[in-house]
Amino acid sequence: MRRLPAAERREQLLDTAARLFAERGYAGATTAELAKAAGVTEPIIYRHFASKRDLFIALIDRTGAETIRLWEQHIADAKEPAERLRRLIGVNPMVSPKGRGVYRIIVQAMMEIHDEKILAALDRHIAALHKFLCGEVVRAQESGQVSNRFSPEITSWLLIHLGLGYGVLAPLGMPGHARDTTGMHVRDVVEQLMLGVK
Amino acid sequence: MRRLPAAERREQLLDTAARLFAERGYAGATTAELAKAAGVTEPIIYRHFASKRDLFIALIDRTGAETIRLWEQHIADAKEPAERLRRLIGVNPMVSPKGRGVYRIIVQAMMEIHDEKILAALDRHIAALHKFLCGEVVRAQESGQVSNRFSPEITSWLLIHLGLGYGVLAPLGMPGHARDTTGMHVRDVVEQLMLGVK
DNA sequence: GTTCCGGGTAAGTGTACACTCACTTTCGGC
DNA sequence: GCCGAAAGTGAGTGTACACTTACCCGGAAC
Repeated sequence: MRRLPAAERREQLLDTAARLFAERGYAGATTAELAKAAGVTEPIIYRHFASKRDLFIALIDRTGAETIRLWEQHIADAKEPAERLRRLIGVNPMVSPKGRGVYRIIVQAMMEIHDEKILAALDRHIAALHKFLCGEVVRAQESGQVSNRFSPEITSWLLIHLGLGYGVLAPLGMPGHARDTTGMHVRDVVEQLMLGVK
Repeated sequence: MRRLPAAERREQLLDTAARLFAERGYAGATTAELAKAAGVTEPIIYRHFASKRDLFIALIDRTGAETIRLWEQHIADAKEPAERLRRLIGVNPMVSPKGRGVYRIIVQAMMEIHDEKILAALDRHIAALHKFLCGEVVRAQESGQVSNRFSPEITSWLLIHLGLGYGVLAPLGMPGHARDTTGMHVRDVVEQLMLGVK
């Protein structure tokens, strides 16, 4: 077996666990499967994490932080506030093909909130996400380029609901999901509503 | 033990299972707990359902149908199309305090889509829900009383995403969720957007 | 080459789970 | 009251699961 230094192995365990937890959820992904996916045996998981639950919570924290980081990265070099907001909506990692596979861990975790530590981890993430989005909406509204019809807070809740709702439904793979017969996508609608008439 | 006729017992099993599955999810609610909640022992579950999975799927079907029926009921006697749409948004059983506790079964089921029968049941529900909402949006738009800026299909997807997103997040119980400091609620925003300027 | 630290495995453990089976009890019809 | 059908129980089963333990081994430093 190819050995890895502890930090590398821990990261690899998180990476492989991310995929399995996203697809199967917390209970559905067994420690045997998690170990196999990482190419190790089960005791190695416990070398790095006190329990399966701790691994899951570490992943919630990591995924939450990574989602916001990705989002910030995608909008970083937009010149105009309106463009920046357009990108905020258009490349949302909660729902983008690239990001939502991993973000589903957060969605799966939403089903485990009877566990107080998981609930706490989710609270942290949603609070950080709401704060981030608020900051962006404030910025855009203050520039005068986009509608300030609704407050940044309420707008951010809307964006979060839309992101979560889309993320819940997209994996069903329903034909025509989130589109209409003209090819318009909900993203376009959200963009128009957010950038709306002042 | 007080005996119930088969049809009554089946209904009672579905009722009690609804609460447990909504709270704990499919894997989290054990057959022992389901039986206890119904005041019977485990073999009785198997008298009425071939498996735990079949019970769960029966609940998805029932919950989906009931949600739409409740929705229809709430809007049935609205006089004006605009009022009807306002009610459609305002008393959405996906998110209302009364309905969302049970609707969480649908949300929980969204996490079990690796099971093809559960996936199929969800497909049926979402397709029916989308169809129902489209019908209502068409009706409202044709009356000329509400905006037809966006198609009924795309509008319905938006409403579904918002409902699911809210339903996922509400059980976290975060202070200030879905509101802003003025007390405005996302429901008000959705209403204004849907009834928007023509 | 040797030693030692830390990464890794094979085998196992006790408990929980979905489900079954043999038997009991209830209740309505006669 | 008796009988039979159907509803119900107690005890159990085999398997899966999260986690542990004793031991092994790779690789870097000397």
